[in-house]
Amino acid sequence: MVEPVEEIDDLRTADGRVPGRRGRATRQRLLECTAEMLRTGSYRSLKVIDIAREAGTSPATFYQYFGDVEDAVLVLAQEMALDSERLVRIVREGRWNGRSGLRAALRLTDAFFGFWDQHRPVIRVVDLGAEEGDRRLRTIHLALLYNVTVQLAETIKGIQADERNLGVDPLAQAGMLVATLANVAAHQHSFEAWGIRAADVRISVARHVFSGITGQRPPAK
Amino acid sequence: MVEPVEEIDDLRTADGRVPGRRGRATRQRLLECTAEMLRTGSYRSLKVIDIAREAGTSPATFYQYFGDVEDAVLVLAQEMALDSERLVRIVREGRWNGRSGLRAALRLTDAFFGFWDQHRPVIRVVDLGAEEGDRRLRTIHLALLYNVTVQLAETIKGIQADERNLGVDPLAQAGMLVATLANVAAHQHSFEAWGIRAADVRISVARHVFSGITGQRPPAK
DNA sequence: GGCTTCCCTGACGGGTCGTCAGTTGCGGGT
DNA sequence: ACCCGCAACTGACGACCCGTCAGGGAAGCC
Repeated sequence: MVEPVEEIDDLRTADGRVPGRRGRATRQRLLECTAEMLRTGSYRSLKVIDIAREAGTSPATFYQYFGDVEDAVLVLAQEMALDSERLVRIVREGRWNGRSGLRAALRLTDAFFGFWDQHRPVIRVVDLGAEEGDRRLRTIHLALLYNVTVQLAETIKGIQADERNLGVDPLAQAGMLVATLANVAAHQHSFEAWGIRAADVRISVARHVFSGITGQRPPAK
Repeated sequence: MVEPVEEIDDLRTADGRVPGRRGRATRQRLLECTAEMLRTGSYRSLKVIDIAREAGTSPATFYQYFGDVEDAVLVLAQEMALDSERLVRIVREGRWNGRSGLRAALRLTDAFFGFWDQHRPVIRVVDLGAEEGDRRLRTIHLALLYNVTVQLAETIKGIQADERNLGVDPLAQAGMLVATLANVAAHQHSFEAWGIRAADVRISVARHVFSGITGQRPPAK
């Protein structure tokens, strides 16, 4: 748990008030509408006036709770980042040696696929923003996969001590594996457009993860 | 070579003219400025008025050559996609067995890193647009890595016949390897922010690519 | 110079942005 | 029941960008 995503327990409106129940509800509704519009429309064309209309309120209200559209998206991104903890848990609790290792790899692969399916619209905006140099989004982008990478590196280190030296830096190895998981999860659809079946990719990735962690060739099945 | 990126040899301006030398030069300047602003600023805040100012012309001129900002970006994306041929060449011309295989994997890894370094701003917009469902960008996104994936699958198939059955679908395997290469190339910077040295990642990826293609554990060094 | 073709732009109606000052709604006190 | 005070919302406004004309310059040709 490094780089904690900045907590914002004491909400303040634009004019310094502490919002009450009604205010927080409105804010929440605006967030949900933002997420919804991000799911159905393009980030570039996301306007505060649209969000406000969708939420049945006026643009001025939006500005009470968020400085701009990016701010609202940032909050969504923070919420998503918290959820990434579940990926860490799967790595930590998995048994990675022998045949059960391949099962653990499959579980991890599935978890990545699920996480991406759930958060895809927000993730892609975080990716873009991080690449573009937005400091806040970059922090989130970092936190998003850092913990699972570190946990994976720990696991690799343990296995290395047990069995054999892989001749690579565990953290780099973990980083690469996470990069694979993330990108494959992100691009399932491209794969299917290429005529590659999801099930096949899933196997390839899991085997890859398995041997990346253990240094062994995966079991036949 | 599938899904050829739509060629646009006969340029037309908004009012149906075929642009002459001066016109094409202006158009080109607008494209370059678009690329530049994409490099230095955010996609979301990219306005035609900024591009026009940067190019020393008026917004109305921009609209003579492009329907909107997305159109201009699309052209940049098409140009980039053409350049991806060089990745295919490296796969096709590499010798993938034995020790020279690892060298080929390193060359391929480096080529991906280089390609991303060069085209990063455009790639990230293509990624976003493709995810968001923009048909034109999705086509480019597809074409971008499809050819190298197919070539890689061919290579894998050849090696499988020679040596052993890997128990995976070659195309899925190739897709995963390309996903790894692409995502690692995209996120070098994240890695360095995590304290992972680029050189270490490079090795991890190349070894991974090697064993993904050959089904063998990589040579010690 | 005069003409044609190509190229560019000023200006405009329409829309969003972000910010006020001011209105409405809501709960608590008496 | 009434009022009060604050929380919550909004209409309206100047600023700016959008996308589109009709009209004015520049380049080439005779």
